[in-house]
Amino acid sequence: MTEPMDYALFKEMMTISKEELYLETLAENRESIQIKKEETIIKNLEKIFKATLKISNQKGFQAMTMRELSQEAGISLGALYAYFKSKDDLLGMLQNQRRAFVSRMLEKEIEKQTQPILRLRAMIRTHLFLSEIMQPWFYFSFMEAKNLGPKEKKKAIESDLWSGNLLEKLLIQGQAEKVFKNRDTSLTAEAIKAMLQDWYLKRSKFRTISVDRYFEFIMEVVETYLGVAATI
Amino acid sequence: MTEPMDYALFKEMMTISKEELYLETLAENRESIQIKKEETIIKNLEKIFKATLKISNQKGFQAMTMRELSQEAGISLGALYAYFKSKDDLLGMLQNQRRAFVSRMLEKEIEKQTQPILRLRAMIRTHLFLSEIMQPWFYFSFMEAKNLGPKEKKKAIESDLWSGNLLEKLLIQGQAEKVFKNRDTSLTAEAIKAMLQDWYLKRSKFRTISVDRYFEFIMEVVETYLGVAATI
DNA sequence: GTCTATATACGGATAGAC
DNA sequence: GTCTATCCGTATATAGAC
Repeated sequence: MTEPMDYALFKEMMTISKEELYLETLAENRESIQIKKEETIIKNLEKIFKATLKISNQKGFQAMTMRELSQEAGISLGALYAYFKSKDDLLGMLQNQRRAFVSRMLEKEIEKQTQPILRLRAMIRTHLFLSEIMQPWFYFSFMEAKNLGPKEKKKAIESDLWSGNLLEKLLIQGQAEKVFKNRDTSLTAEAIKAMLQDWYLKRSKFRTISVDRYFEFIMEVVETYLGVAATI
Repeated sequence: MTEPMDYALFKEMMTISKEELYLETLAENRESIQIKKEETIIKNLEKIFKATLKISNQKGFQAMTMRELSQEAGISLGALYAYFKSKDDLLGMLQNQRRAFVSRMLEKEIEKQTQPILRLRAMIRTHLFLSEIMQPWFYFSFMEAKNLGPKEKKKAIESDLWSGNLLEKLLIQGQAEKVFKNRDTSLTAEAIKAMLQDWYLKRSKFRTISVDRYFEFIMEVVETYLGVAATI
């Protein structure tokens, strides 16, 4: 039983870890948040982040006004500023929270496997499933990458490079062990990332396809190209 | 000699058709442009469009101020408004011009071929080469799609659907003629578009790869997946 | 045809009442 | 802890001189 994991199972696993998300954000920004009661903070931060993603994904983060955000989140303009110092600060908090969560999950899931093909599958599957659960953020993150301040932009690029290199390392490892056919690893890794990206960038186009099905499709393309016999 | 076309040749072919671009835009917007001398209009529209793409691709169209644009284009703020009625109007002119050009080129190149595999190659190659020549606009168009007004947005979606359906039709045709292996045509078309998109969205990552090489890579992935022997 | 100066509006952020 | 009212900067767009 090497691969019992489907999306339903993965999702269940994640909902448990979801609570820690806001506790971590709270701890990191405790001094800049003017509210005392932690329960209130978590409840409202969640509303604020959700509203930010909703509006920004419709019209862009820059175009979103604080007045719109206050209305959508159901918190007055003045009260919003008790949770963050500035609009850019809000962006930073959101990005830090989600990025940390994603890379932690990727690392954890890959470490469970040792064989190249299984590690590759774990990486692709985890990325895809995470992007399904957190689709609005993945979309947002891609679209707003160039609008970030210098510090945030640097972190975003590093994080992207990290996962890109990891993918390529898995391909190189597989070739070294003669499991994968010799192909340009850099281009192959980029093609995989392109297909993963497509899932969250064009979510509405995939209405009739399940994530599990899309995962199998990516693996079919990749394994055919790498000359690997299907593993299931 | 079924396929002599490489990027250098394609580029040369395009520079000829480039002049008509601005003549067409001029004709369509003649009444809203307050300048008389046509030579001046074309020269300045080109400067304005170029500057718009440059700034917008760094920080987003919304975030670009008219003052920045005037400085980058070397035209004063007041003078800019002699060429268009509003910032949104400028966006509309730019989008109409480029979109019309792209779909015309795609259609023209595909019509030259009749065999499924050659039509597929023509479509992929033309799209890729166009996105190389007009990379700033392809990037801009993708990133700003959601910021367009309702009319512009509708046109953008239609144009995207059109090329997506065309690609799928080619795949279906190839399967019907038993040239391509049976695969999910909708997902396969989407994967091809994802790889094409990656080229212009992540242009800086492909510094060391030529367009011609990337074209061969895409075809290699696609032809392997569709079970077609390489044609060259 | 192009410039500078300005009218007008709107957005981010804060003050202070409740 | 949350609200309303407001300050202040900056953006689009225009008016009118050259």
